[in-house]
Amino acid sequence: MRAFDILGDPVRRRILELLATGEHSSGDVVAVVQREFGITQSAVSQQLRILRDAGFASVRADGTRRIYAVEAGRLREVDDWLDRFRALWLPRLDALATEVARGKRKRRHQD
Amino acid sequence: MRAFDILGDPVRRRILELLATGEHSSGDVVAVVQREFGITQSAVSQQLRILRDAGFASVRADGTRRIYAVEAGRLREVDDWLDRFRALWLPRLDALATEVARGKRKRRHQD
DNA sequence: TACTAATATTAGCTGAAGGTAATATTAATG
DNA sequence: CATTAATATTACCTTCAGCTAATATTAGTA
Repeated sequence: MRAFDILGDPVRRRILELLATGEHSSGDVVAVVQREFGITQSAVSQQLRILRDAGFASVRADGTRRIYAVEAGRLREVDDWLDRFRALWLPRLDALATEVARGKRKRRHQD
Repeated sequence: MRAFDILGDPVRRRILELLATGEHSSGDVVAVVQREFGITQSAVSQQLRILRDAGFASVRADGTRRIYAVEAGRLREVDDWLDRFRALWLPRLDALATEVARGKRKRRHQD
């Protein structure tokens, strides 16, 4: 669950929240984060890189712009990790029902 | 989502995984974590305190022992935060269906 | 009541995460 | 092709989270 190491930073989480609403250019992300956290373009760019390297985001070039999008994989890891706790607030649902309900395809350990 | 700040540490995550399987004494937790991470009793005790203070765990005394249990609330926050991404891997489920399926009672912002 | 067992707390140290400032890179544009 | 716009990278600095070592606390026990 290295995924949580990445999510343990408010700037990175905010970036992901933003990307959850759709693709955004680096500039867009910088603008929002800069307004809310008051950090430099450099710092935001570094966080974007971390998200890329960790597989939480992907980039595509559009001229001189970089368009970022969120990637599902690592976030599903987090979702899966939570499974072990869900019995705490879904006590009546059995495991299979929960999986079906959540539309989860049965995945092997780390796919 | 301060919850993620707490989860952004492997020792704390491991402790929660352990507590997910049921109550454990401080000593039990120390034994496991010590074996796996090679840190001192002091360090583990400090992490247990952080989990307590943050509302991820609760304690009850049993003689000289402290029995820890996981608390659902903060973990649900994480689960809720993930909602915005679930469309990425559950594209066909509409919002209501997802909620019903996951058995989630409609909660107000931060209850 | 002295001793031990279980756990928590405190003080101090250290590495690494995340920041800034400056600079490099790359593509569009006149 | 020189310039500008958008973004990334690098080097360096600083803060603080998490560690250890030592000690305090509290309950059971001989």
